[in-house]
Amino acid sequence: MPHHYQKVYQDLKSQIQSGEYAIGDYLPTEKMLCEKYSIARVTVRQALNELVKEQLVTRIQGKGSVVQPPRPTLALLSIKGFSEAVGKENRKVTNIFLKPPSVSNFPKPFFYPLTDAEQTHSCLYIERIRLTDETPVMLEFTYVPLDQIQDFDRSGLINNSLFKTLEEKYKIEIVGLEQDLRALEADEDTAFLLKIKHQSPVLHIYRRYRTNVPFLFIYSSLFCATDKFAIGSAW
Amino acid sequence: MPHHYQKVYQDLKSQIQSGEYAIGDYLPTEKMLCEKYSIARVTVRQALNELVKEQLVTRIQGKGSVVQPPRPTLALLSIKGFSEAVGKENRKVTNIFLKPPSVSNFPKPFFYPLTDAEQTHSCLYIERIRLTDETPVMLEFTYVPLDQIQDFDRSGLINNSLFKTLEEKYKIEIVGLEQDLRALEADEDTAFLLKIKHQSPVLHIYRRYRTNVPFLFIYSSLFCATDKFAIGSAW
DNA sequence: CAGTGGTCTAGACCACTGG
DNA sequence: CAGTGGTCTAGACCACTGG
Repeated sequence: MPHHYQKVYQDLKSQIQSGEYAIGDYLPTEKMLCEKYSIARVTVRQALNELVKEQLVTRIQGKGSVVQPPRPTLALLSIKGFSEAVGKENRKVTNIFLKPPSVSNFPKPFFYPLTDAEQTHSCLYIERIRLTDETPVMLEFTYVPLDQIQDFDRSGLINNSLFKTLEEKYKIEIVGLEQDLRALEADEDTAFLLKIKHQSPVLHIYRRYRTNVPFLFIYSSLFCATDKFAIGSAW
Repeated sequence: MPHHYQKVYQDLKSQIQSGEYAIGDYLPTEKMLCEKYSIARVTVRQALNELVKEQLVTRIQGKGSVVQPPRPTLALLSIKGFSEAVGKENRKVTNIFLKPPSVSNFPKPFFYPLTDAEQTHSCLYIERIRLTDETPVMLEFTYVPLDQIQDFDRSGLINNSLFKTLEEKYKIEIVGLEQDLRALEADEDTAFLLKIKHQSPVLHIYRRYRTNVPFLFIYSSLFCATDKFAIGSAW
């Protein structure tokens, strides 16, 4: 913890998360924090602004810094039983790869417009089924452009998670998402893999994830059986 | 423009947006900006940090401040023709109210768990159809709890937009979203209103919007005909 | 009115990047 | 090495909230 503002930030954050300051409570004033830590006010403000950025705290001029109710963690895809609706835990999900991740070119035409760099380089292609309680709920086709990622190690995904692998090995994080949604009748292959009736409704999603690397996007096409579970997303 | 940092922020922002500084360009150094505006470095940094917060700029220690590629504007619901995929303009949408907005109680059971305050107070209820090019694409049922909103003026929504009305009249802004998605077969009423075949697939979405007011949520239930258009969302 | 956070000054030392 | 942004000090005046 090399910096003063980080110390103040961490202290306040853990006090909030432990409930020492409850939702709606006022944090100590800037002046009190200056005195407690023997630091300048600018430094205290730097710590408080971090908390504001994380939406843990709102500052009100003339009054003080108020602890905010927690915002839901970012969930891009969660699987919920109908009775759970929201707020409850999501279901555990198992992944089955239909075939090992492979390196190929982007198919043409592709469902999102691609940059020249993406088109002329290869991509990592992943086909998998996600199951919950042994019920298949999602068929997922994912494309990771390799023009900006050197030496992608196909040998394994950490925890079977592409996003965790990208984060830990390459420091690539998801920072945003565009998606296009529609309801379709399941074709024969999809119905077979998802173990639902031919022509029953399936949720289809095209996704383009933005990352912290400029111009690096990750693309997915998803087919979801929503007869037993709903698909959740949040930000 | 009362504050120095706002002046610097606005100047840089418009220079970026006009293309004076292109993506990947370096902005003037903090020192240069201090001299140009005759202000302290802390003030220049405040301006630059605003740009970082908006993801227009990334700062690199030892190098400078780099202009970032624009991120897509937040779109909670957009309607896209299939050929457009993404990146193109969204379709113009018309609203038709099935009946005038009314004040009532929340139905029981409700599709999200409600707080006591919400349950014991009334809510504004809105039923509308959204059309694009005279084709109905979405049936929307929206519930706005009134326990924290005083004197809601039912007389009219600004531009027919609930969100714009909340923002301009009550300074309530949407800051987040949870949603649950599924594909269903259209029942008779829904099929009739959306002008689609009975039992054809429809996209159904439950939504809970978070606002900048703690514990004030806005709820929607949406039925979307996705045979001609896809439903987009982004953050 | 006293107390709060918001803006600002004019410096300082440091860590990092590139030549 | 000179130049960059990151952290920090010890003040100042201001706008806003509530009693």
